[in-house]
Amino acid sequence: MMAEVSIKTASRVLNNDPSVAPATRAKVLEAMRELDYRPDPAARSLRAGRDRSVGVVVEGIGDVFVASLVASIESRLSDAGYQVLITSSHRDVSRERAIVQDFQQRRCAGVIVMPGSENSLEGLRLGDLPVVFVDRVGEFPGSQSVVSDDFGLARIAGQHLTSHGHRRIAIVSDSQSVPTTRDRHAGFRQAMADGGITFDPDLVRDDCLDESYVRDAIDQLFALEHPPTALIATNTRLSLGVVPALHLVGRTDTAFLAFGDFPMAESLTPAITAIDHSPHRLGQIAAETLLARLEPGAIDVSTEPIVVPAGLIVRGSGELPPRPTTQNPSAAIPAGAT
Amino acid sequence: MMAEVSIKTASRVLNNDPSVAPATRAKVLEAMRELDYRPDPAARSLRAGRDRSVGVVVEGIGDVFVASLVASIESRLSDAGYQVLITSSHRDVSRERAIVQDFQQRRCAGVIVMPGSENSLEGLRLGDLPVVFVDRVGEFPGSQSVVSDDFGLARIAGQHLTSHGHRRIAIVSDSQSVPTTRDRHAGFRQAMADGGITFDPDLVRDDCLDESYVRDAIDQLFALEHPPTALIATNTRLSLGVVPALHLVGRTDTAFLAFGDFPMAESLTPAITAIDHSPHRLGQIAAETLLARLEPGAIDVSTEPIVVPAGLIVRGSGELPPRPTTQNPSAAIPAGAT
DNA sequence: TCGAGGCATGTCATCGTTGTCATTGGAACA
DNA sequence: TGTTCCAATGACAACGATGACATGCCTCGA
Repeated sequence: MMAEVSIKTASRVLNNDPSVAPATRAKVLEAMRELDYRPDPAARSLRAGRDRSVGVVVEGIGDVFVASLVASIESRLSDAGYQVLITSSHRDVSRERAIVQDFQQRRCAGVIVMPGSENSLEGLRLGDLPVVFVDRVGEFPGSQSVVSDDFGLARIAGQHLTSHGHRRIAIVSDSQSVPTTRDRHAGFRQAMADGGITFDPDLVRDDCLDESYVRDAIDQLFALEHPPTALIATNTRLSLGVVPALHLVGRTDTAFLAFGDFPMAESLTPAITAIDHSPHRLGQIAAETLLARLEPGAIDVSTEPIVVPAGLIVRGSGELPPRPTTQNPSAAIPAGAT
Repeated sequence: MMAEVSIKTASRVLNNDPSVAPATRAKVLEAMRELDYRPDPAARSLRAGRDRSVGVVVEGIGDVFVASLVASIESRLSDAGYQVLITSSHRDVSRERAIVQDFQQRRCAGVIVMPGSENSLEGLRLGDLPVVFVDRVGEFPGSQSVVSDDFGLARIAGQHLTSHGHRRIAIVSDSQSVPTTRDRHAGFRQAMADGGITFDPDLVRDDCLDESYVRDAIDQLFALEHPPTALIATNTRLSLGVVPALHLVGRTDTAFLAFGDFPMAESLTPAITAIDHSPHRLGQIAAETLLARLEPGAIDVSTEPIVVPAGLIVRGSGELPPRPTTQNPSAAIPAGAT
């Protein structure tokens, strides 16, 4: 660096300091190009106390919903010149806290968190680290959440099924300790109330931590004296378990509505009706929201949750009529099929 | 830090320096616990010249195959105490090079790359940065690749179809500039040769950069004078395009074999026969391979590609017989369906 | 012509950690 | 008891960048 022209005025050039003569700046830039010089992020981070990186904490990137969420976050932030650090919490709240703390330690400019529970970061001392929660409402001083209208969408989902004549509707979900899940249950209950349907706890399965639990839940639901004629799954991962389970037990005549669209949904028989709370949009808006907070002048940022619109994609499975009351299992096979 | 007991002997404790008295070590550890002290990664990285982080470069994390590959890499490395930096190249080789260079700049302990082409890193000066290529063979001095037996698996796939009587088999793929794709083409051609089938360039579509190109390719294939009776897609993403396309044009009577398994494959009608080159396993082994190279004593590491075993999952679509020769498009609808 | 003022640039210290070398104190040996 | 030696610890510089401050020079006005 010293070879070409000036000494550590180079720093000023890098930081766009206006007090550098245009000629000098040009010379320095030329020299940097020639030497293929790149500033050292570690040194910069150490001295300046900030780093052009953003930490992202999610449950697990393997999940299709999460993958697409993360993809859009990464794409946006990386275009903005940030290095993206992604770590999975594997649904362990203490791990989630530790990861966020580590991100702060690493001087991340900000973090985007898909929280395991509202108060997962409670009591953490993060200084003025900008925090944006995504897909699930989180609580943290000064933070902002980017979510879907879980209550409203679940209510619409429930109403969609009741409007097709269903009165025994089961809901398959993970634990209600997850805020999003709780809201979806609430919306579902509201829809049932709207339709004058009595709440039946037998039809509520909030014990499906992942798709591997779904098979048993489905079996048990159909073993009930009055089995459901319709099902709702509260997240994409569980839908990916429900569909094969219905096929396996030959009960694809059951109406099914998926929370979260997924690949192949339209090619299945029946094609799957889904609430599309676009992970792509969610991620994009979360990234934008964080970027806005990283702007130098960002002071009066809102902390109100941002609700990203979503819609119902009608494809068939959600519009199946209630199966005629019968105890004959052969009715599971649609008439006309060979 | 100075408050409790000793001064910067703490560094020795952190680095497990044997020349620290057990009693002192205990006191320091206690003090660190009490003060919730955590070493600063930036300072450490700056001074020590290495960082407990690993860079991962993939095409795009949104892809289901990639997501699951990355998930297992992340899981393994993060358990080993490494911070994982994930960046997508979006299939841009120059971007890929820049990302890897940036990783080196950041003093990553090593990188895992899903290369856009064999020689994508050619000429890059990375010092002794350990490089592991995954899913695709890459070339770089001292690197190692963790891949599937693309040639062999594609050959098996082709033979599977010919053994069911097909002689007009189309292959749908992305560009053959991707090494993996090229190998799969080669295996496919070999299978055709094995079966004494003349190569027909009309049946080779290597212009499907992503699923959005598939629809047109399928249309054109079926518009041929002698349309194919069977199809192979060379990657998961394209399969996700082929299946809906076949449903759309009502040609699900076409035999189909997917390279790469995917969710819902078994619930489709027909269920999809697939080569399962487990991304989970691939990722895990790539991570292990890199970790082995990060061991202090790792000198004589092999640079031979590691081939991860995979298998054919028979589900139905790949075993459909050739459609009887007819020009009547209504034959596309299986007899007996309404 | 001289001084004030501002622009352009340089000097120095510093971020938190670790490598190198110096220092201390006590045990072991002659 | 004196000397040697080693184990345990401390002092100091340095990694590469930047913030605070100092300096030099040129312009402009009196």
